[in-house]
This record gives sequence, structure tokens and C-alpha cells, in this order.
Amino acid sequence: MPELPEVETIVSDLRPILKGQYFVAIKSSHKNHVVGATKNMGCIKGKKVVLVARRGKFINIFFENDYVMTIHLKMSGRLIWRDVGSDRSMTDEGSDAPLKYERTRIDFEKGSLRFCDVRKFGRVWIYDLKNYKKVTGIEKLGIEPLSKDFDMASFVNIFADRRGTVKKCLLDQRLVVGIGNIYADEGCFYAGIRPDSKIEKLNNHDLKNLFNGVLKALKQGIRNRGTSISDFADAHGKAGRNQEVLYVYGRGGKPCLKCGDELVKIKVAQRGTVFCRKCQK
DNA sequence: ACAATTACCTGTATGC
DNA sequence: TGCATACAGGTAATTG
Repeated sequence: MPELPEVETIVSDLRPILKGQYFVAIKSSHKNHVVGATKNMGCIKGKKVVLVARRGKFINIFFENDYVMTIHLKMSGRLIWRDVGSDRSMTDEGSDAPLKYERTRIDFEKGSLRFCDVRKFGRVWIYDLKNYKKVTGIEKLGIEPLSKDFDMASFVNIFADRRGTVKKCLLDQRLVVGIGNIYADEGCFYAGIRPDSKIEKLNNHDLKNLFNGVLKALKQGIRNRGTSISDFADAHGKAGRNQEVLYVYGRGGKPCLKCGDELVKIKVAQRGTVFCRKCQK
């Protein structure tokens, strides 16, 4: 599932590829995949990419004329780059055949970005700088966990007056962006805190551990170029390695890698949640 | 105003 | 083997 480390991996792959390139066209076989395309595609035709950046789990491609293409991968989205004619050596036809589950293709001068999305939850928006944050929902997003503004004090401040389970708060993109089911569970394990414990019951020491645990999980995910449990691949179609170092996510019923106790799987905030009863309090 | 639930989708795993 | 059902989870929309 693309969360912050997965999106960061894709963006860092795409940045050197797309920067300086000219947009050609966008085509979609799924009617809901592209928002604002009919009206706004013409606005970026022939325009140059000046910046590729991540905001939470959103990918923003900025153009020279103050238009932005925003992409969200949601559950099963992949963005894979193919050079022009890259399939030519593979087929007699020489056509750039669609990849599996390719829903939308974004053509640039040197190649195309293939938006593959089994479940069709993903979206592409094309809007101008003034409107894109409102249309996409980016304006509601909270703090970036990798920014220098995100320190112990801001973390405590953000979570101090919250209620409900720790996991629900971690998943809330209005507070801190980028954390999804994988890194919420892993962060809680590192912190030694049960994901179903009440946030209002945590003392400053617990919050500090949670802060460190979440950061550690996210940074490790980035270092390992994402978690490839089901769908995730980088912009070249290659899997990440972070699934090899997970302590709890996807390991319900298996022994805890720290103490050997059987990991428990429950539902918290409507999400499958795995933790260790001995290591997490 | 806020929290909980449902909708959006389809592939995979499980149960009978 | 085949069919039905559950499950996976990011976010918006809907309901309570």
C-alpha cells in the first residue's frame, strides 16, 4: 500500500526523469481516473515540468505555467515510467503495449508514465496553483513528518488534545501526513505502545517513544525503498525491500521477533492491526 | 461539530 | 472443482 515511504520512493525516481520534459497528452480508459482533464489538459500541453514533489501521499508535478498535475495512488496504484518505444525490442508490432491494469497513460516527449491501478481508487487532477489544493484535499493535510518543523514539541502539541485510539490519530492525515496501516503498526511496535490504547492516557514519555517509533518506521521504509507486500513497485517497476524487516504488519499469529510471543491481530479504526501483547503496553 | 460507517473497486484467500 | 464470502486499506461522502 503506498504510504509516505512508497510515494517518496516513486517521487525520487520520477524527479530526474520528468524535470525539464514537455507534457504531451493524457489518456484514460477509466472515466473516474482523471479529474479536470477535459478542461485543463490543454493548459499544460507543451508545457515544461519544473518540479516534482511529494505532499503527504500525494504526488505533485508542477509545470512552468503554474499548473499542477496531482496524483494519488490510493490502495493499489502504481506509476511506472517507460521510455518511448521501450517495448519495440520485445514485440514485432513496436507498439507500447499497456501494462497490466494500466488505466491512465501520461505522455511526455521522451516516454510515458503508466498509471496502473487494479482497484481504480487512484486519481489524477489537473488544476492551477490557485485551486489544486482545494480540489485535491491537499489543503487539509497536516504536518510533514520529515520536515524540520516536526519535532518532539510539535508532536506532543498535535496529539495533546486528541481523543481516541493511538492508531486512529496516527492515520489521521489532518494531523500528521503519510502514515498508513503499515507504518502505524510498525511505529507502535517500535514505541512499545499498543495501537488500541487511548491517546489521552499517554504521558510525555509515551508520546516521545511514539514520535521516535513512527519516525524510525518511516525512515527505514524510505531507506528500503518501500514495502512491497502486494502491489507496490517503484517507478521502474522494481519491488522495495522493507517487507523483509517488518516486525508486526502482516504477521498476525506468528511469533514476535523480539520476545517470541504470538502476535495478536485485532481491528482498530476499521483496520487490521497487529501487535505484541508483551512488547507493547 | 464530530465520530462512526459506507462507498469506491477487484484480486486473492478461505470455507463449504 | 466451483461457488460464495471475507478481506485487503486510503480517503471522500454519508449517516448517526
